[in-house]
Amino acid sequence: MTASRTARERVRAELTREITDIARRQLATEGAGGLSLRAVAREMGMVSSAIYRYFPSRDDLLTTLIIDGYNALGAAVERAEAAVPRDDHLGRWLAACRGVREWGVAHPHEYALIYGSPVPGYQAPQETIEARLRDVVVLGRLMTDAWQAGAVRTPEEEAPPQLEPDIAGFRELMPGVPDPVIWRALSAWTSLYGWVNFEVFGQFNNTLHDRGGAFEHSMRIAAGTIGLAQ
Amino acid sequence: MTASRTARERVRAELTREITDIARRQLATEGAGGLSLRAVAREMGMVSSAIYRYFPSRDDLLTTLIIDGYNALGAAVERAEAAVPRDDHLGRWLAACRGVREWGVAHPHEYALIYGSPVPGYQAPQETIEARLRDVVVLGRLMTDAWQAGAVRTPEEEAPPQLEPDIAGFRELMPGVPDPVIWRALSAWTSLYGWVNFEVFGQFNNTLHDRGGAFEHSMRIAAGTIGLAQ
DNA sequence: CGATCGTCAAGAGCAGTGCTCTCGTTTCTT
DNA sequence: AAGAAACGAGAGCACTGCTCTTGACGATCG
Repeated sequence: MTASRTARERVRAELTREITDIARRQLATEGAGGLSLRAVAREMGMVSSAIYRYFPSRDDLLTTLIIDGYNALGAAVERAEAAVPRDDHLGRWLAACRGVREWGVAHPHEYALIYGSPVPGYQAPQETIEARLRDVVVLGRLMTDAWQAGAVRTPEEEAPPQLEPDIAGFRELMPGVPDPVIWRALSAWTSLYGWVNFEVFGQFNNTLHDRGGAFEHSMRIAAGTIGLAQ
Repeated sequence: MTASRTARERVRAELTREITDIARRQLATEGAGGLSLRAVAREMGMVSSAIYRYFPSRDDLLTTLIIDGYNALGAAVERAEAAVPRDDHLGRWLAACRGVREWGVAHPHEYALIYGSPVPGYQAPQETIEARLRDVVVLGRLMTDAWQAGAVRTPEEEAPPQLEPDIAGFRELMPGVPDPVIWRALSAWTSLYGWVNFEVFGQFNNTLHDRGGAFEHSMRIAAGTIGLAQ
């Protein structure tokens, strides 16, 4: 049940991979709306109905691309953050931010697919949750390290008590970090993705020019909001 | 050239308005991808080709909806912020934020149209720039007032000098406000829209529950980042 | 008042889409 | 070797945006 079966399954895996590769290329050039199963089939020299042997629907193919996108972004953030010395917490934060931004501007359509408006009737969430957490896991580890090292200023305000159960998920990602700090990290997080959304989706066109520099400064401000000592 | 001509032009304006109304309703239920000229025509009892007498293309109809969306959001923000006493600068900031969020969650598809991923090959920017500034104009006035009233703490860091020409557009919106403060306002701005993007696009599903409360707290943190005295 | 000219709705049609079904063929399993 | 499962090809359905032509209505000018 191994060699012979894998003979067929190997070509199946090969073709599946080829489909997703072509689809990703189409996505990168045309955008999500321009992704066409027939065009993919045409480029493969297949007939359109044959694609359905590998993906039951167009949305299913899109879901695969979404998961791939989350993983690619997560990997980029992990790689960027890992290149900084562990005790340079501000540097780790800035590197992670840069990782998000640079991946986003390099792959705008894929970024739009995962952080933009949900394209159809939004589908298949369950399989994506694991992949989608990779970037925020990086933030959690970084915050945990910084807090344990005493490198985080405790904010003046208190966490609203009625919101205590709401951030349980985030608390697991940063064990030991007090709630007010978690809230500030979350706020900085939205600032990061708000910026990248603005830039990738073209809201900064004809406005900001040195976007890399402006982003850097903005993320330093966000680090200050978190209370990260420089 | 007045009465008789307007007789025809009146029914034309009437039909144009009816088309956009139906299109907006379809947009609200189906999303941008599900907006179909043929469906609009069907609902009006017209034949599909007749629509093209009023809108030269589907993208053109979408552009109209985008401009309407910017204006609706801008009006909502203006209304929310205007209801707060002029000298309560923190309250004005929070009200403006609430205006953005509440309009976004109430009209998710329209919000996605204007702040989400650009749907086709992004089109017609020039006519939208005026309408799209209405919300940020509110922020600018609020910041100007707060600064003149001495209600803004001057940040410790300096503005990066090489970015000085980059925020010229924002400087016009807040005359007299020093650059470091402008940068912090911009950072809070991205935090606001980052949050609303996350919420409207479903990134907070199964995570945050009391989103209104969490949003409020996050925007208070953002106000602290700006340096708005409470 | 009557001719004219622009505006309009309707219809047919083109090229493209996602998706389904059927029909032989190939490949693997037993 | 026989049966079962997987596969590619093709035709076809319902839908889309968009174009072109045709005929009718209504406003304008001689």
